[in-house]
Amino acid sequence: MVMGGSDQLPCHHKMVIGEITRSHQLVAKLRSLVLTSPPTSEWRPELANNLFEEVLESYKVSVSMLLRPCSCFAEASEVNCSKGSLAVEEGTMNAEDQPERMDIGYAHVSRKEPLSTASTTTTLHLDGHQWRMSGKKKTSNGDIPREEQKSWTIVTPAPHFDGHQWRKYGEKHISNSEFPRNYYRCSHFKEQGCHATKTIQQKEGNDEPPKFIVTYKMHHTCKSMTPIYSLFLESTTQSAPIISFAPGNTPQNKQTETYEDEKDFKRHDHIISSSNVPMLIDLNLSIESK
DNA sequence: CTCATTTGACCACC
DNA sequence: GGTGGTCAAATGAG
Repeated sequence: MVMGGSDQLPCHHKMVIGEITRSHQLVAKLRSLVLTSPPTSEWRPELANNLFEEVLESYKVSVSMLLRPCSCFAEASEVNCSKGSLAVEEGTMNAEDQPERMDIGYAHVSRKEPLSTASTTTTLHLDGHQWRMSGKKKTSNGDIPREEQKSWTIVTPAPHFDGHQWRKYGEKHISNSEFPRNYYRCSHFKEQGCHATKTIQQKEGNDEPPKFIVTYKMHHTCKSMTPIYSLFLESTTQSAPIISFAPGNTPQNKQTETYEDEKDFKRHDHIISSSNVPMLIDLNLSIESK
C-alpha cells in the first residue's frame, strides 16, 4: 500500500494504520514466541492464545474503522474528505448496516471524478480488490435499469469465500468471452427473501492461479451468515504478511488446487461454497516497523 | 426422497 | 435483433 504523506490521509485512515501497525507488532511477538520458546512451556499456549485474541481484536477494530465513515464524511451523503476527494456512496455498507458481522468484501469506498456524470464512479484500490459501483439512474417506469442496479465487482482467485452461502441458478456463455458466466443467488432467497446475487466469470488470460471476476448485486438481508472474516485479498508483494488461522484446508489451499477439467472444478466449486468455510485472513499490506 | 445443479427457454434491456 | 439475466423442468448426487 503506497500512500502519500500521512497528513493527506483521511483521519480514520490514520487510526486504521495505527491499529494495523499494532497488529503487525503482535504478530511479530507471536512469531517470536512460537519460534523461540520450547513447545513444552506451560505458559506458551496461554500467551499464544492471548496474542491471537489481541490480533483478532485489532483486525476487528481496523475493519470497523474502515467500514465506518470518518467524521469528515458525515456532514453530507457525499462530501469531499481531505485532499483525496473521497465519497461514501449512498447505500454503501457501513458498521450500522451489518453490525454483527465483519464482511470486508462489502466495504466500499469509491472516488468520485470531478464533475462526474450521473452514475459513474472510478475505482479506488483501497483494499486490493477492484471496485466498481453503478449509480441509481431510473427508467421511465421508475425501475432501476439492469445495467444501473447497484453492483460492485472484485477480481479474486477465490471467488467463493465471502462468508455467504450461494445457490447457482444459471450459467451463460458470454459473447467474446472464453469462459461462461455463472449466476448465483443467496441460499436464503426463499426463506428470508434475501435478494443478493453474484456472478462469477473466469478472467481471460493465463493467470496462475486463475482469477475470477465476481460481480455482486444487492446487499444481503439474510441473518444467517457464517461469522467469517473472509479477507482474501490479492497479494501483490512478497513481503505481504499472511495470517492463516486454519491449519491446512484453507480457502487458499482449495483455490490453488489444479482441476483436471471443468467438472472437477465444479465439484470443488460446490464444496467450497458450502457454509463450512475455514477462516482465512490474508492482508496485502506493507508495514514498516520502526 | 430431497435438494442442488444443469440447461434450454423466455424475457428485459440496449 | 442481439445480449445478458432469470426461470423452471430435468437431471444427478447424497
